[in-house]
Amino acid sequence: MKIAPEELLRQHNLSLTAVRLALLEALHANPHSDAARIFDVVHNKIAAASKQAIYNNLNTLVECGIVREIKPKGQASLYETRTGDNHHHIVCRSCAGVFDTDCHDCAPCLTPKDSHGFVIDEAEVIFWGVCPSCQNNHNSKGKNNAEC
Amino acid sequence: MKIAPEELLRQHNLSLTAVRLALLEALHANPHSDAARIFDVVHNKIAAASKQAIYNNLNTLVECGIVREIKPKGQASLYETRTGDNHHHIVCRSCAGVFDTDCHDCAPCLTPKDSHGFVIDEAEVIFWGVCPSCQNNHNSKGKNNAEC
DNA sequence: TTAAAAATTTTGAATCAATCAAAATTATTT
DNA sequence: AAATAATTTTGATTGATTCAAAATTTTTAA
Repeated sequence: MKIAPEELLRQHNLSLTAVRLALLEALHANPHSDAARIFDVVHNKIAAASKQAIYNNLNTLVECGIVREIKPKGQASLYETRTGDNHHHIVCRSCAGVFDTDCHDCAPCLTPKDSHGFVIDEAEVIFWGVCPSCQNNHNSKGKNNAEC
Repeated sequence: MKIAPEELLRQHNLSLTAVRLALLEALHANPHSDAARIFDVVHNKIAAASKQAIYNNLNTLVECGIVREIKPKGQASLYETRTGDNHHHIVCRSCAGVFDTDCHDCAPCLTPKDSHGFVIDEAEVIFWGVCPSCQNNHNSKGKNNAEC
């Protein structure tokens, strides 16, 4: 987020409310958080803050493009303030940790083999794998292969 | 799905139950369905079928790799029987329709700019855009730009 | 500066998607 | 055919999210 949150909100004709500003600050400090985590952080700062306001604001801010939503399998929706650069994500299959990785190109950075007549505007990429921490845990504890 | 469902289940040491077979058939006929839709189709065939069994089976079949789960934003989890070929998806921002598109390569077909020490095994790609139907609807009804 | 209007928050309820767990039933193995 | 294991059914519950009315806050206009 390169400009002040207040200015960003003004540019989108959104009121500068305490909850909204606290949410943006919380999300800037804790990227890839879900609504419950954001609520916890905001609630520590504003005791009267409600979960409903968090959901309302997340929906509004995503709609405006101020906040980005991602939805990895196995997790609730996650949010981040890093927007506009078409970056991608890496998610650990073991600990569910989420990390950013820059994109090579502008959106859409890829084209489908068959676009089915779609006008494509974005290629959302999630890389799945195992993070260094979980690789170390896995090796030191021996393999726990799920039989299937 | 190139081999018979019965054989596939046997290969994975799974019982051949009526609900399970009906689910696979329903999903083969209706790819990219959510659990509710799958339940509707199965329920038409087996009146006593329960939603719990649908969820249990989906979880089991996804874990075995017989069924694939995708989770586009704004929708519940969707499922499909087309597995093992690392294909990608195109989702319409307007009608939420989901379509397959072949992958250029084997998994992982892409590499992140910075892998953060991860061992990457898959690049999940969702192309977002507007489908031909919704493009036509949009144009004939005039633009409804959301101010934001 | 004050009042009005609009936006947002709070509050409590509800819905949706999915899970939990015990009992019953079905499929497989012996 | 009986025993065992897997699965389904049933009803309850949880987590994630939405709904809606009333209250409060922010912005705008006078």
